[in-house]
Amino acid sequence: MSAPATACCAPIAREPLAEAEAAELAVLLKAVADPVRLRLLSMIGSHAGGEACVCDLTDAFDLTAPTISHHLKVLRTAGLIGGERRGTWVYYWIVPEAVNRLGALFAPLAEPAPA
Amino acid sequence: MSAPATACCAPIAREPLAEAEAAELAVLLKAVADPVRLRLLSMIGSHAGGEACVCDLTDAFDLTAPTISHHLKVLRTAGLIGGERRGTWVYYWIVPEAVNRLGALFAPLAEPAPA
DNA sequence: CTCGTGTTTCGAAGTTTGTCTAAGTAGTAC
DNA sequence: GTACTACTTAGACAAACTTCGAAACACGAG
Repeated sequence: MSAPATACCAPIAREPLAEAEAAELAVLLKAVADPVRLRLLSMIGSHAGGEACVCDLTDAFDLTAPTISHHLKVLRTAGLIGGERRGTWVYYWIVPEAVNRLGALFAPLAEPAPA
Repeated sequence: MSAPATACCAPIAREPLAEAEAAELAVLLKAVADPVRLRLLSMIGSHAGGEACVCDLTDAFDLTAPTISHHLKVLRTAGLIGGERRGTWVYYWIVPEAVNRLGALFAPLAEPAPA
């Protein structure tokens, strides 16, 4: 296939990324570049009310609670999720700004003109 | 700000990711979760004609040629870029499909209604 | 206060990743 | 053919990451 000029849309493919910005984005990307964290993020975001209790998340994996806690900490440190203790349980929610920043990196600026 | 329901748009925050799909996406994400590879991808995509010679890329980093070659291989194995030898030089180009897939993961489905 | 449950922190394997040096392959020029 | 340039592969090593078990911390119930 030739398909020459479709790569011109995503911001990452429009101008070279500065070294500092690349390093900053890499931290964010590294946080989601893990199957467990990707699913955690997805489960938190899709949970009713936009919040999920750690107890719900732990049950969905074959991993120990400390491991889940570690992954949640990575996501929170990266700024992708926020968390708060409310009584007995700890609840986490997604930080839309951070997710949108990743989307803006790769998303085509113009939609591909659907039917 | 309370801003409760802004996280409902990105596909990743709409329904839980299946385990297999998460693993597949993690491979793609891990490929871009590195400052060097992020910049390589950006430099290739923004290069005139959509193609970049390895010689151009190598000069932009303080890394040895084998290291750059290694990163390019990771990107190509992940399907994010394609490459071809043409005479003396090797040229690389972006595979828009793969980049768009990442964008679709995080991008809000509806635009945030700008001013 | 003491107990039980939920969550995080600490310390320690085993594995993966990023980088290098050295050597190998592909092509041009003479 | 030989010499030179461009790029990749192979092997090795340090750093970082994932995971675990054990212990510590936080909170509500009795």
